[in-house]
Amino acid sequence: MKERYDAQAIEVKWQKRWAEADIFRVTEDPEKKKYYLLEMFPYPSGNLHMGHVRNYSIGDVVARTLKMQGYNVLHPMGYDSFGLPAENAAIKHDTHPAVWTSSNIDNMNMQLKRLGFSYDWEREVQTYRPDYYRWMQWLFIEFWKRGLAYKKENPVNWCPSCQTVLANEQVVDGKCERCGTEVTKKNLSQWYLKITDYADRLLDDLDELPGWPEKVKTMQRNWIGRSEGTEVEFKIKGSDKTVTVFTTRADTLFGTSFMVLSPELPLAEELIASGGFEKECREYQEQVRRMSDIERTSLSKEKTGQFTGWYAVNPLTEKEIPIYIADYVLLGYGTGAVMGVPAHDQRDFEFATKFGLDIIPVVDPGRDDVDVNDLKAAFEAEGRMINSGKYDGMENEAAIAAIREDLEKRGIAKKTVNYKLRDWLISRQRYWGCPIPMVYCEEHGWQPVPEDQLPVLLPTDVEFTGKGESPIATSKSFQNGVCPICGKPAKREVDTMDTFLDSSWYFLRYCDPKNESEAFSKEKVDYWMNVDQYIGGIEHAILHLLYSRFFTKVLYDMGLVSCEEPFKNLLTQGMVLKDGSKMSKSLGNVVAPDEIVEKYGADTARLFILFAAPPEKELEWSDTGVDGSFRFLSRVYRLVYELAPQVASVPRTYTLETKEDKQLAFALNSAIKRVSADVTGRFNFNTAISAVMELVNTMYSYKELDDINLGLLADACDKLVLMLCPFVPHICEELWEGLGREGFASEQPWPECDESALVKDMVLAVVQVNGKLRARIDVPSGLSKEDFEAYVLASDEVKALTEGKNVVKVISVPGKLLNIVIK
RNA sequence: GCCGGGAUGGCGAAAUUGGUAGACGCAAGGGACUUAAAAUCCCUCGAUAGCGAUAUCGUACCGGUUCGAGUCCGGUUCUCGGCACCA
Repeated sequence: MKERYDAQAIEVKWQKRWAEADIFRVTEDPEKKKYYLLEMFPYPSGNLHMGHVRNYSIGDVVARTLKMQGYNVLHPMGYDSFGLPAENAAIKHDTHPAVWTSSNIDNMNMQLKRLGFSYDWEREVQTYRPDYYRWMQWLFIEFWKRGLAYKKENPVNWCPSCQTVLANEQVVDGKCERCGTEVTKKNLSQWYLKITDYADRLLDDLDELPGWPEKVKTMQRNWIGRSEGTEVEFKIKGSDKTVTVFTTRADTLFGTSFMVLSPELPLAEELIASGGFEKECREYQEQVRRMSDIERTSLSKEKTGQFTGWYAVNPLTEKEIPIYIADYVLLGYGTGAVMGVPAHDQRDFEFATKFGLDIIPVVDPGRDDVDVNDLKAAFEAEGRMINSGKYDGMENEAAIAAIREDLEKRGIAKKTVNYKLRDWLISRQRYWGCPIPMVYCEEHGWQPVPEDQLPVLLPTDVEFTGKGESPIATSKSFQNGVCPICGKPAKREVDTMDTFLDSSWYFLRYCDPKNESEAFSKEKVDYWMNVDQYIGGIEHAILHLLYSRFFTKVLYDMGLVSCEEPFKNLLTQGMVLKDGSKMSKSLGNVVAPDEIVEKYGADTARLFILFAAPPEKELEWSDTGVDGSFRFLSRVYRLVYELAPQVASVPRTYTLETKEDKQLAFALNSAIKRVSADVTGRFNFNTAISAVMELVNTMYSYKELDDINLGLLADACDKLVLMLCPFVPHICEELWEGLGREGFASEQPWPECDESALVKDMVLAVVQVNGKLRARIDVPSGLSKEDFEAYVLASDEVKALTEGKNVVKVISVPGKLLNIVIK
């Protein structure tokens, strides 16, 4: 052991020894309790950033602690390595995406190893490798066989900058999630996965996830957007056609004074052509088409619309109501047609006000502050029915069912459920992704590539223009496929899959990463799944986490896995900030992990990041805070360095003699207790570390005493090192060796708390008068309530407080507190 | 607008079940050691008054429950995040 704490030398030394001894390798072991700890795998951008370091440091502490506690811990790492940046880099540097990706992975692997994370590297998964995407393609075909994958022409989100389509989830505020360019619409034939079939289960099973943050569950609920309502069929006057609307407020049917269709609705086309307002309607449609989604959905925009010339008939009142087209009705939701009830829907109110349509109140608020006959805005809350024939006087909520049932009897209504969730568009017009393993035969339509011909490899003879169609289309041979049914030439799909598919099942491949005959063995997956703890950024709250849940449910239905939910517990870590904002190149406030490792060592970087804030919160990077963490580690190093020669060969048996002995034993065991609870229970690493800091402070004072108990001190040193090992493993290995102990600290059993050392002879109790702190006195521990009160009240200090006063009441918590109520 | 978090010293934060508010650390100030500096060690560190023991106030704001509230309840303000013309 050197005198000075040389982090770099120590870290390189122990990383080498861990690798040589291969101590983080795991296999299925039915004898041991398993624990699957997963951190979100990174995109191989080339360099780790502090967010990664935080994510993986949190995971590593938990993984290492549980390993020491005897769990069989699966703690894997890999790379989500398909995606656009590789393709852009390929265009820019005139290289192949695989070359760029592979060298980035090499570099990041080095960085991860340099940080000392306890991964089983034998299980590394890289999604761009054929041995992975082969099974991605196999899974896609399984989805297709079950009718969960289909190709359809639709207006889709198109990013003009990335030159590809985007899933709804990838459009944020009308802009491309990746590059921020405003998204436009394009009519394209694309592949979809039928996630909407799983909407109910994805929603309902959120209740089975108590270990997920409420925030994430709420976001998913909102995204799925389930709403129950009624579909009602309206006759069109002078036509044999009908319009069906969707409403959650069937109770307001009597108040319907107009109807609105989405301008893109096919039925609207037919009506426009023969309604006598064709010119006006065409102009309006054109006006709407020119608007971007952002403009169109802006709430501040005044309502617009155009009368079609047709009238619908209200099935309850037989009243004729005008039919409009207006852009506030969306094509993709419900039936694309809405009944206008201005009195009880704000949007309809605005529309009716603009076009001078009737506002008929049908729900009476029963409140003085709302005059239903002179509404300033729609009244959307509950009340009693009025102006509604035989339903008058009913609670409006009861009227919803009553009206629906009556209309059902007439065969013109039914109960329905609508979702905001849309099917998942997975085609991407890009090269660097998993090829969609389908061929198109003129006679047999879309057919999957036979299983024995998988993987469909990415062609290498392509041009990266970054424009328009998938670069794969430039390959001379790729498109030449064969129909598996008739054997005639068939055209191969040139689009690739959204990379979110790759990451929707990687956690299953980790369980069996080298399997060449299946995507994963059920036996192995059943042993490890589900993931006991998943850790990653909140930015994946919807996309990745929803898709992975969907995949797991489909695989469950296929009988490939036994769990319906992939991630039992979820921890979403906060961002790493510098000077109050997210680290970014444009702001110039990036702190590179490499620099910190070089200057202070990996242990300091890990310690600081875990100590500075609880994991869910944002973490403000502080250079002086990093100094402080380094200082603490130096202090620990010095403590053990100084004590090692004295304690190395001392037996770890002792009895507690002096008051100081007891204090040290108390500090030691309470630290063990707190660290154990904070690390694997609450995930509050900051308080765990502060508990260890207190222990170190106590040990420093103790060692200066004249009369020290070497056995106790030796034991404290051992346990201090073991407790700290999951946080800062390198320095702890060095200290463990310095203390003359055998084996790796990382492989020792977790220290256990000796509860008897936590029992004190005397404890400090506080005395309050009318709730205000007045005195602190030492009392023997373990007194009964009566004895405690008697002891405290008999003390001189307390007597002085009550002297000449009228004591009304005494409340006590034995050993802790006594409150005297005085009048 | 709807939903979900937050608000505690100069700063990051503790307070786990309603029971000593500010643990632990950073910064700052003072001191020891040193020719000097670094490193290290010791002390002070919410506000006000006081030499001091101590007293009063203090967890965004107003009110309530309670012997006792940072914690529970009602209301308000500010703030962060998500969703949003979804009928």
